Amino acid sequence: MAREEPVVQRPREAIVEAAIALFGKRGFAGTTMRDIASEVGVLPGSLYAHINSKETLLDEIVELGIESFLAIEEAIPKSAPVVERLRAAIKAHVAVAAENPGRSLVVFHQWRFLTEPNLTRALNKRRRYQQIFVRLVDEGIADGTLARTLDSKIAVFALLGALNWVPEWYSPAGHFNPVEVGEKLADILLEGLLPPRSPAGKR
Amino acid sequence: MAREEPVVQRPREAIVEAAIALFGKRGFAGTTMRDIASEVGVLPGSLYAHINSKETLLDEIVELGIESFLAIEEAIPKSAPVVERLRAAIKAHVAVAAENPGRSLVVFHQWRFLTEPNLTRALNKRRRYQQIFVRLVDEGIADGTLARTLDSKIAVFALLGALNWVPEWYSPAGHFNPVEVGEKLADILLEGLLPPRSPAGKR
DNA sequence: CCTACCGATCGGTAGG
DNA sequence: CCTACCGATCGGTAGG
Repeated sequence: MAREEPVVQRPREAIVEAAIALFGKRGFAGTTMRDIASEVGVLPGSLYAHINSKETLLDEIVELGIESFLAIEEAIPKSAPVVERLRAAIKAHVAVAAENPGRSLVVFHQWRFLTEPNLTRALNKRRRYQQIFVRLVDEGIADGTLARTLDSKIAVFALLGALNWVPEWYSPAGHFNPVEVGEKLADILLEGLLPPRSPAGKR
Repeated sequence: MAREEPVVQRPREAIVEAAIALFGKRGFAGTTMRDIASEVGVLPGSLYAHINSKETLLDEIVELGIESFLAIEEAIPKSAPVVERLRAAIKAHVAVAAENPGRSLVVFHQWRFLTEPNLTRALNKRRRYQQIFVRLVDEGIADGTLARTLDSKIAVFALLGALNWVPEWYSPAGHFNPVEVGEKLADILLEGLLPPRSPAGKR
């Protein structure tokens, strides 16, 4: 009985959600605290009862956002073949990106507006994330389950480029759900656009 | 004798070059006219002797930038097989993106800050550009030279994602020149990361 | 969470 | 291209 009615959203969450959407659409520098306030439905000064500054708001979004991508490691089966692990990583990445396209756009592009020491911290997490894919590709090249002719850096850039583009076009209202998109992207990246070259091979 | 000494750069060009670099690095909203002026070495008000407004500056950069991508059509051999045309398109795109990474970043991300009617005009050109790739992929699926199982929209998004990511990482000081990067990306996108599956096939 | 406000900075201009 | 400036808007704060 002492419990309150459950509110739809706590004010701080509403601010963060509005900031994610606006930073994603208009960028950090293109969004004003007044934009955020009017989206939330309060006056600009009132925001500062819940947050410290515009940049700490960005930092929180970017940092937690990258961490939600780093969490894909848990979706990678530990002792499966490289190709299977890579496929799982791609699908998990697409799931995160498609589940929250706005936040992903902020993670991929707005980190530039962080200042030190937040910038370095974010860049380090970003590097750790890339390393997940670099290690997988290197391992696959070494054991022959990926093409020997690959340059692993360029391969990872191609891979992450295709994956990081997802929030620019994915719509939950579209033909495919995130799982289907992940599978199709994994197929394209692993097998390429060309048809199967194996003689009468099943696929 | 009436000819002037050739100046290093005409003032308007210097302004546009500075704007490209700054819009690319810090975004349109994150760049001030004062930033551009100090990069060029004049006082802020002096810029307006050469340009009309911040937005017309952006519009010129975006519009001419997209047109330099549309010009890749001339690099596509008219009656070659689809796969060969697609490979030529990829290589030409990478050449444009790597030759001018700053401008490409503006083209890919800063068009959002255009207002009407510039925005619609830019979006139309962008759509025309995507259509080049959509038509190639559709044709390849239809004639069986690309995988029958492809969804052409997702395939093009994957393709353009990998290509549009190039200006984020390409450095002229790196291991590869633009031509090599184009070839490697074309290989990865067409043939995938997996090794060739044809039995003892030459490659 | 609002009222009322601050100093700094913004894009842009008039006149030379 | 500079001097000198404008009104608007910015992120943020004091005090309630």
